[in-house]
Amino acid sequence: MEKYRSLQIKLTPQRLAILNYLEGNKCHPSAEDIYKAVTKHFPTMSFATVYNTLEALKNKGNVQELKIDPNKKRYDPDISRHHHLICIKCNEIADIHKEFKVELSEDLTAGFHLVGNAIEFYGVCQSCK
Amino acid sequence: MEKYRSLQIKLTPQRLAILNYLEGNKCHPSAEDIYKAVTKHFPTMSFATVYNTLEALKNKGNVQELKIDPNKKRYDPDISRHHHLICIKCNEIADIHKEFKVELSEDLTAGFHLVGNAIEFYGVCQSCK
DNA sequence: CTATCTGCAAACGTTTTGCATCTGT
DNA sequence: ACAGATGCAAAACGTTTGCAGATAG
Repeated sequence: MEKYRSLQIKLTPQRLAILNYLEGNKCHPSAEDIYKAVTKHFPTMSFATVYNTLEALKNKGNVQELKIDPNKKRYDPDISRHHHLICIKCNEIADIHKEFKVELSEDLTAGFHLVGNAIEFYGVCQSCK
Repeated sequence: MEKYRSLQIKLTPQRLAILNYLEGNKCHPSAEDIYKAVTKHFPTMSFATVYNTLEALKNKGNVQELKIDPNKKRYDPDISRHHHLICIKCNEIADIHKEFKVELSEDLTAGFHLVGNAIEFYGVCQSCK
């Protein structure tokens, strides 16, 4: 409770349950994963609340929305800089905590103002091979 | 016509129209973009055919499905190795034809069998700044 | 007290599917 | 001839929205 004060969002019991589920979570859960997990201990939870909370956390920079799963958005509570490795069969996602030099010279940016980058590695996970 | 023989898929007029639209296309169109463009000259085109054709081309390795647009799948007929730069405001996509060294040591792959990687650069495009 | 959140259900946009008919090879 | 494609409409899926009632601060 105390530790979430800095988020400056209303801390409802539903939100605390979601925050609790996300804390230290390395599974890159989808909205449904979160919904299912939190519903167990909080039967009245609705999808609207899950998405609403994720939106608030995104805006506060506390959760990152991943676009690497073709079927649904996935969410990552680890906001430290890192990359991802995704299984091309089951879409399991693993973290890659390593820094790479991937700089673009001015002439390659097509007039864009660059703000960041992300590297996705593709592979077949242990249980899919 | 001749040049598509090697695809070894049935070349219907609808498919030729789609192939024609995709040829050399640098816009990374969505299924709807393709549908709209091809419908102009081919009024009976259906979405099922667009998706069916894209699926066939994907399987033949002739088109790449991009997952970088959060709202919809985008398709890239350029199958040469390259990366992408995406506008965080309007989702416009530009190609980055440059090679980067992004190798992973065995101990970072979490047991995955690596098969590839892709780098996404984020920025604000010229018309959005 | 009141700005904001919740929960429900309905709406939305994209993609997939079932199926009867048609067509490229 | 026939495997496989088309076109339509309906369904499926993840996500968003509207709104009445509830609640954190």
